[in-house]
Amino acid sequence: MEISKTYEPIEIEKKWLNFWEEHKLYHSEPNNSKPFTIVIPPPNVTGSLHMGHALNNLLQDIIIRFKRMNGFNSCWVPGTDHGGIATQNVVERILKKAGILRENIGRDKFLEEMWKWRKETGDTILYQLKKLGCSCDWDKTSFTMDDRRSKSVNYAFTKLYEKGLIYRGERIVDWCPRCGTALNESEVEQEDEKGKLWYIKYPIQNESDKLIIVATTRPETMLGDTAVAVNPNDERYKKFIGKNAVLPLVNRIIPIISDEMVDPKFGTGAVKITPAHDRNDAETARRHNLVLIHAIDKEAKITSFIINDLNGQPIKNFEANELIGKDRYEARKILIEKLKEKELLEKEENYVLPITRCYRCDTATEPLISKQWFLKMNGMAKRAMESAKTEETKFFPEKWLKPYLLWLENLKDWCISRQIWWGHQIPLWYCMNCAGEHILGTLDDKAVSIKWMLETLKLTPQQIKEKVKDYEVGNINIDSKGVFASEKQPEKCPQCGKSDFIRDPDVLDTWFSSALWPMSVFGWPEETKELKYYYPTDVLVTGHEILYLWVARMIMMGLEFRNNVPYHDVYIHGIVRDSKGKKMSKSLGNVIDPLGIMEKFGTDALRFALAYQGIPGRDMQISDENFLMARNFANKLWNVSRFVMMNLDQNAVILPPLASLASGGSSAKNLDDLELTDKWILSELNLTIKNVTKAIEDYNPSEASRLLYEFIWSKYCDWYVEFSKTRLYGNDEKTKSTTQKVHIEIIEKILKLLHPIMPFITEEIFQNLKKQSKSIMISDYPKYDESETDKTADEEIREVIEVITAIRNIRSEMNVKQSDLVDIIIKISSDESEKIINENKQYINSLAKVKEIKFSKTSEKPKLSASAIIGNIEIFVLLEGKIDLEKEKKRLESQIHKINQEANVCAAKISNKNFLEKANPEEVERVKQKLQELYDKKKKLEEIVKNLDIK
RNA sequence: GGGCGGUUAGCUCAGUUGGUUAGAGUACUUGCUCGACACGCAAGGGGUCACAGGUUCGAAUCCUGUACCGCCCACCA
Repeated sequence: MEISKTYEPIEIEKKWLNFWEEHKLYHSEPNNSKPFTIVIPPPNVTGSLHMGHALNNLLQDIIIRFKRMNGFNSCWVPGTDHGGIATQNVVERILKKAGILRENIGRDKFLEEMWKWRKETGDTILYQLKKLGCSCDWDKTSFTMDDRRSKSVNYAFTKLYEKGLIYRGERIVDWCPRCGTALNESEVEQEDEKGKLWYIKYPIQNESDKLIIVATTRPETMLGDTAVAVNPNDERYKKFIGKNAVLPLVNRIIPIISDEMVDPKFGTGAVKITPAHDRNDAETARRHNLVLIHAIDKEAKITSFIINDLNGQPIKNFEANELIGKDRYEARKILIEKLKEKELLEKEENYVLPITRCYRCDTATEPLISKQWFLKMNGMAKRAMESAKTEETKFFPEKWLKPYLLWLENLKDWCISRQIWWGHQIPLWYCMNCAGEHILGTLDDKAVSIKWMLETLKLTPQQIKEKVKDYEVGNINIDSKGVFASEKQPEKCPQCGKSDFIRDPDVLDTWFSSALWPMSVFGWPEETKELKYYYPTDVLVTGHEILYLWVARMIMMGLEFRNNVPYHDVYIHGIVRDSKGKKMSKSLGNVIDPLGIMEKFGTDALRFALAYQGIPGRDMQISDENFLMARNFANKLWNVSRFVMMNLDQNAVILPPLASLASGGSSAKNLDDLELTDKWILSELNLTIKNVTKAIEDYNPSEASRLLYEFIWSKYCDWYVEFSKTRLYGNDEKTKSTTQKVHIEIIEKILKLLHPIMPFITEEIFQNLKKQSKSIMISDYPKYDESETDKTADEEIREVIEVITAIRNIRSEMNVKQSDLVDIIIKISSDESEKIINENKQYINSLAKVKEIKFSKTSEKPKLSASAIIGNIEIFVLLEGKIDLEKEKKRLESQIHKINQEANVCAAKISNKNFLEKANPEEVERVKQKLQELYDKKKKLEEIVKNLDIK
């Protein structure tokens, strides 16, 4: 045999990757069999695959391969996601290093760069998925921004717009000053940080001796204050309600109002109200019809708007001039100094406050009022909740249902517009004629409209389009007049018939297209045959971090557009963490690169390690130890199959049994000369089939992996293979042939069971064994057969194994050389046991290095021997000249000690009246029997020890 | 502030409806190159199952509380 002693994965993986692809074994077409469909959570084209992706895709591949082998028309649709802000940031950063700024090259040029990037990284990611062994149908590869998917997006947007579900609103949004865009609540991260609470004195108008003190964590926002609020029941401040305060440094006159929202116990019980920069304050302002003043702009700098009073008129005694144009934090410092100078700062305290940061660039966000497009969520959320409650969608593990429902219940309208360039540009058009009067935004600090640009600036419609597109003109601020959604570039304005349009420059939230993904990959909204056949899909496999961002929205869109959920099962797995429990991230520098692992340990080892750690409902920590264990396991499998192949007579034995086994049915069980070890291992295999199948169906890859590891290593390799050697190396051709057949059956079924988890090594061994071109990938998964379970064999083999282990133990304890054979005498009180031991003598001889076994009926104890007791079997290992009697005595006494401890526990139970009365009878019987056994064993051991003393 | 999860051998983790002596890998000790495998074989040592109560004949497992760790959600300035 020229097969290497260790498994060398690299070449083998390459070979089968090509083979599978050449034969299009991944490909699926609608046909008459039952489909099983998974749509990939498309990885962002931000970079290369990380361990989280590896896990996510591995789990999908396990299911897909498993189902394929179980006769389903398995289809796994791959693809990538454009990734919105995340991807744009990456490219911006790279361009910046080359000295290129997005603003300078303009939208079109920048997008060209983006597409170049996406081509490269998209290809890399797909290549990496292939390397991982993912059996996706690559012919169906999609991208969220390709033509087909863009059509779906435009269609969906237009339909939702026409239904009146999309509206433009003015809301406080978290604005990232670095990325220059609004962020969704799910795109920000909150963290508690050490800060300060400043107590600032606001003088009361016309009562210069009186003050109202407010506490704030963000003093710079006071520049935009338009009120001070107190609780209506707060006795301290009742006298001030209705009066005015003078905003320090700005000298704006602002009203003192009362509102239930104010907590009298916090701070001073008086709150400054900054409606343009705080969610709460915006609400309060709405209730009290307060004016809002922008104090901070989109770059987080202090604006000039603060010079206006509540009526929009310039303030006369304005003292804060130098703050205008300063960064928010710098302004804060100056402000505090100035307040100190004027003795308007009462005090400052240390305080821990929540800071909201952009999840991509980590910049502290600025709450800003801005115009955004929103999708109404109320109705859609209700339907999604219904579908979850009626189990149209089931969550695995179930614990995710509750948070999911809770999230839907509190769902606010979805802000779907983003002020970036990379994404689906919103398919809304503004007629330059009809919408001409409306304010488009600001240009050089002036409010501008289309009409103004046409007439005053004398710009051409084309120039205006460019200015809007590149965001030279700020937020579009048009109301419904002259606005319409259209899937394609409109030809004529339905209102005036003219054909000069500006397209809304915003793009859609990246999750908008993701939400349509399970439908769009099959060509929706067209009723394609794929859509009819594969949709709804079967299961969505994803990490819990995007349960809300993505899963919930897909379900809502599915219900909205097709009246059904896009999948019936949602399988939520854990997040991969490093060995310290931290989430892997590039910035922390704790990422383990799956490609590196694949090279070092092999792809199958990576897969097995991840599957092994993939415990439902838990995040997982992963380290080199896991990969090492998996690599060793792969090697074990490799070698045991080498062993089997080395022991086959190539032409005589291998082909006939394999031909019959190929159908998937068992033939070994029908052989007429099966003996105990065969029956036992076949029964164990059968049980493993049952449990592994159940584990995979229950989305428990960890359980499946553990079961296979245990069976293959601890049962098959450690015991059956060793048992079988005496027969394979013997001269009896019949028994030899039987053993070979059993081995072939076991190994073939092991390979199939393991294939979904370890596709490469199993294919390699399978093909070596079979020498046929048919792939294991499309072979039949082993089926559990109840008739093959053999409990008797299991009990009987245990006796043999225990005897062997006991003798080995004695040999080891007594330092008997490996090469020395020993004689043993066995005393058995039961004929049945004697028969079993007698029939399996050869195994005891070979595995425990025994020269001769004698059976004895006398009560006499052989001198100079070490002993062990297994149930009703007494074993005496004859060790003349090798035994240390003192040591033997100690060994036996420590055994007696252990038995005593255990017996005490049992005896206590038996003497407990309550136990006898209340425990179930089977348990009582078990304990009684157990106690009897312990006493018997103890008695025998004590006798032996006594004999030792006599010597 | 609310919700969820975790705490089991030195380390990383399993442990199904409460019921054998709480398991595995790794690390450790000892002995093995004997015809699959030293990425191996054999034998061993190692745990008050975070803590405190409770339910029960019986608790790692169920309940309550506490501590620490982690995650998610929330408008307390």
